[in-house]
Amino acid sequence: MIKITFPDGVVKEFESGITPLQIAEGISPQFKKEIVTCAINGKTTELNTVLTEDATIKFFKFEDEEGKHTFWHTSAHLLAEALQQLYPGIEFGIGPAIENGFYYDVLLPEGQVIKESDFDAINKKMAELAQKGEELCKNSIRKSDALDFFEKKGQKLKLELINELEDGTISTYTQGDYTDLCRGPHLISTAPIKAIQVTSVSAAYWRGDQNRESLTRVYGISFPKKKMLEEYLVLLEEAKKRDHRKIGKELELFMFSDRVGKGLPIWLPRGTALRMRLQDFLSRIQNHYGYNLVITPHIGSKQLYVTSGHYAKYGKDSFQPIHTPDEGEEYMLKPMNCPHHCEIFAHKPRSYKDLPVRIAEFGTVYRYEQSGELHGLTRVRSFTQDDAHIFCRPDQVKDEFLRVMDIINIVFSTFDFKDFDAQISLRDPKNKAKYIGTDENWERAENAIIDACKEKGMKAHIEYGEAAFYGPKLDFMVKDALGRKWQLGTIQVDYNLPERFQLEYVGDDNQKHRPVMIHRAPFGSMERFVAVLLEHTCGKFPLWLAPDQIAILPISEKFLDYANEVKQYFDTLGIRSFIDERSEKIGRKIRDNEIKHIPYLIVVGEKEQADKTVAVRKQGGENQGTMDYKDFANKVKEEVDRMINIF
RNA sequence: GCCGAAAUGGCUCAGUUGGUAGAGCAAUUCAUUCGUAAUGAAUAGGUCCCGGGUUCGAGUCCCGGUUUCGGCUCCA
Repeated sequence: MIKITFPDGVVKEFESGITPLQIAEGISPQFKKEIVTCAINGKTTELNTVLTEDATIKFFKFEDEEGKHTFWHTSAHLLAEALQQLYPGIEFGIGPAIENGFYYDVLLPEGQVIKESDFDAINKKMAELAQKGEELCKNSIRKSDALDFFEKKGQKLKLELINELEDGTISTYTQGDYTDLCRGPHLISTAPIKAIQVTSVSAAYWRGDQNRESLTRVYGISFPKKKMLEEYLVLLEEAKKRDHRKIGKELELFMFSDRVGKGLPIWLPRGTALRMRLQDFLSRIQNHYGYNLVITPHIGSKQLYVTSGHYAKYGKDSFQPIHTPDEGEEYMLKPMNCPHHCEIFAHKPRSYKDLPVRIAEFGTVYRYEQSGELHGLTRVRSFTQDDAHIFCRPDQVKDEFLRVMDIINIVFSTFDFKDFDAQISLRDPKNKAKYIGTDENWERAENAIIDACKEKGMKAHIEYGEAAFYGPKLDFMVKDALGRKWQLGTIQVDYNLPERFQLEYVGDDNQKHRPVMIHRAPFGSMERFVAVLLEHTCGKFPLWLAPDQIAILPISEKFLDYANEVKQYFDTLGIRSFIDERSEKIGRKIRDNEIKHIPYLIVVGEKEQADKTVAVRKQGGENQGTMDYKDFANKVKEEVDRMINIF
């Protein structure tokens, strides 16, 4: 007999040799149906694992993270099995579960491609195989046998993977006539996969390396119930409605023009108003925190970027230098503001008493992004950073860093970005040549960030190799409507640029010292921030931010004068309102797309004119009743001021 | 840059095997004195992304390019 401990602490005895599936069956047949995988002693494994010793057990349903992962991983094998039958000679790379579904990277036989029009055939084959309910059999094999087996199968990519594995840790899973190198865990059969389909196909480099084979990545999703697949597809459709590109078009916030050039956003009047309001908001905070605004040119001498090291690092992959007609001068479109700000610091002697010097700029920069990278407002070739550089003494670094974190905190909580991910981006320890600066400087900078996060109780995960080439970063990632992560806020500690620019201040010892530089941008860029904000709010802005705060709808032209009287009062208070000129027209109902994004609608008619009131309706349709228009205006003003005057 | 897909009035889209370009919404005009996403009628609006080719004839078929979309790679 063995003792099995359940998650609630209950211990039960079973015959040695029992499987988790049998244990589940004992709990209830329904439960047995719902579970997809389990963890024995904290390690996820198959439901048919034979238990011969005391252990703890935990079951997972599809709804659990572990359950989904296993379910989708097995689905990837099912996809591979289908592809193997449909495309003889196909080679397999890797096929993992991902956040939503799974994919398999494959190398198709020469001359073959998978197109969207082929999806149906693949879906059919997968459904057919799933219906058979083939069992997945695990085999632990020796490395030499594994090499032999996949060699015979002509799976060169798998051989490469096996060669990197240690003998004794290698296992394969087989269902039907498909065998895959895999660590598992898996479902014990493909039967629970009731709904499965290919969602998209793309190119992917083998092992993520641009210089290696280009594979075909086939994405798919699967569920234990057909209805769940339908619901998932509906959810995707819903998410598309929140796409910032769609909302931006509807609200006329920004546009792109092929003639102006790809990736070059053009801000329309309403979008500009929104952006200026955001800048104003941040400027207020920055003013409070002791920043000074500056403006620097959009181009800079090539020499500037040679000095900063940016030229050596990115020169070839930038917009190329601009040449003057006569003197042979070379200028570059500015890809970042830091070098300009370094020059501002350097333009006069600085005393330790002057520090920290905080230089801020809403600086527009131009970066050559690969054409396939461009994406709405989130990835563009010209964008405006809410940039600032803090030059401080080494003993001030931590404090300054914490103050920047405070600003980012204020920004994120103001816009209700709760679901963000803090990422500490450090050097790739294996490839130090990619970065400038001494080991000592890097270590100091990296420790400063890690310490600051600890102090703030900020839960951050560390990514190696994601640092900027001049220093480590703390990045704040926020998801868009489709769950794609975008970096917004960023803080970077930099000991290197001050050295390259020979920046100095005079210390209390009357000696020259090198300042430390902190780069930071709470929004990241105005473009990306607006994009993410649009997707989070669905374009329904908070009152203080809304491009138009109130729409005034006279029920007929007789009440136009009264509407104007009301609007004038709003104007004197600085409330952004407009009279919908169409509503005055007989029979015209308010149905414009733009109306739905306005926080307040007010209707004026005979009764209202007589009483000097307005009928108020809030965004979303909630009626607020009728009230004196001056009272209403003052209430709105109060609400807006409360927000704006935090600083 | 790589793989796949798409491009048709201001917007959202239809357009069957190649045979004179359509709808709804928006716009303009007229009528309707009306209460919060849809009054009625009429009018105007298109180089079917661009350039070649096949054809008696191309929105539709072929070739090249541009832009956009989904991913990959990249992201100072």
